[in-house]
Amino acid sequence: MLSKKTKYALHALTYLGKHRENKTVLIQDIAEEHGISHKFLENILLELRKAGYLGSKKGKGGGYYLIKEPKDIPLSRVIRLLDGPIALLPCVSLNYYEPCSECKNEAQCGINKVMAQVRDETLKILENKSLQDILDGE
Amino acid sequence: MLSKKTKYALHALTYLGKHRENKTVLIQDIAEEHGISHKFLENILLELRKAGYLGSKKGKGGGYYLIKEPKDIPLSRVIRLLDGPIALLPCVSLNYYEPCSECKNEAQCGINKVMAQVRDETLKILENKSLQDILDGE
DNA sequence: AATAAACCCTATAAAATAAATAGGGTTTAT
DNA sequence: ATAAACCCTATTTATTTTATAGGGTTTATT
Repeated sequence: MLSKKTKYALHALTYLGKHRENKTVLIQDIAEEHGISHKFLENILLELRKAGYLGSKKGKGGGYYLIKEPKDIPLSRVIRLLDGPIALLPCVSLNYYEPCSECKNEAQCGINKVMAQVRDETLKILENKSLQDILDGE
Repeated sequence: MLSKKTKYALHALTYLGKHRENKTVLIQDIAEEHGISHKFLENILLELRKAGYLGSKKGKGGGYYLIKEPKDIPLSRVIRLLDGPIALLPCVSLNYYEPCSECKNEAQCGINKVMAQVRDETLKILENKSLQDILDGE
């Protein structure tokens, strides 16, 4: 399951995607819309900005706005950013690899091989769904 | 990511699958092979037995054994049993449904719709991979 | 120039979950 | 009779997630 962090990030991106005509959107507006803690959401938006999905404007009248096209924000990226690995095991993660302590020989581990296949197929799904698909469903 | 519980379960099933000629296998043997706590593994094997994948024999000379064909033990079942939902959000889980608190209207939530698609496609993958596939890779 | 409203940043606390341990009880081959 | 094995529930510990705290910095407006 996705963490609340990732879920909130998706809600925030969706909200920003739906309000692109506005120059900026306030954290407060998104937080109120979904009943999320202002401060918690603030941290999430900060991460999204650092990752290059959002821009922000400081000072009075400031706020956040999308700087990428919704079709260029795949779910895989958002999930990796907020939740970490998409792979089901650390030993098959492309971006967060770690060996499994209980595994004696990764090279001949059947679980490793199958999970690498699962990872590849799962990635195909998550790379092909973007914020645009979410917006299309609203 | 899968919990250690699920990972250990997969290792145990794999071990049992590789030793089907023996009548029974000791918890201890599996635990030692993978450096897992005996007691922790015991709980996991118990769950697998209750779920109908394993049989056991009490008393001296007892132990555990597979009672299903490896091809009839899909990853999806093992994961659901030990880890819970496969869906990325509670609001699209087939077996563990719960509404999302931050979602005002599930029926017109784009995240919900996309995640339901992701769930369907992910399930296809995990239902089509079984213990047999793991054994084939060893 | 002062002010208020907004984002920016780090650290800490609280809550929930996962992982492991404890301590016996029951069954059965020898 | 006994030892070796599974069976069961509860508790503790560790880790991760979630949330909060407390200010700092920037900038439009007055």
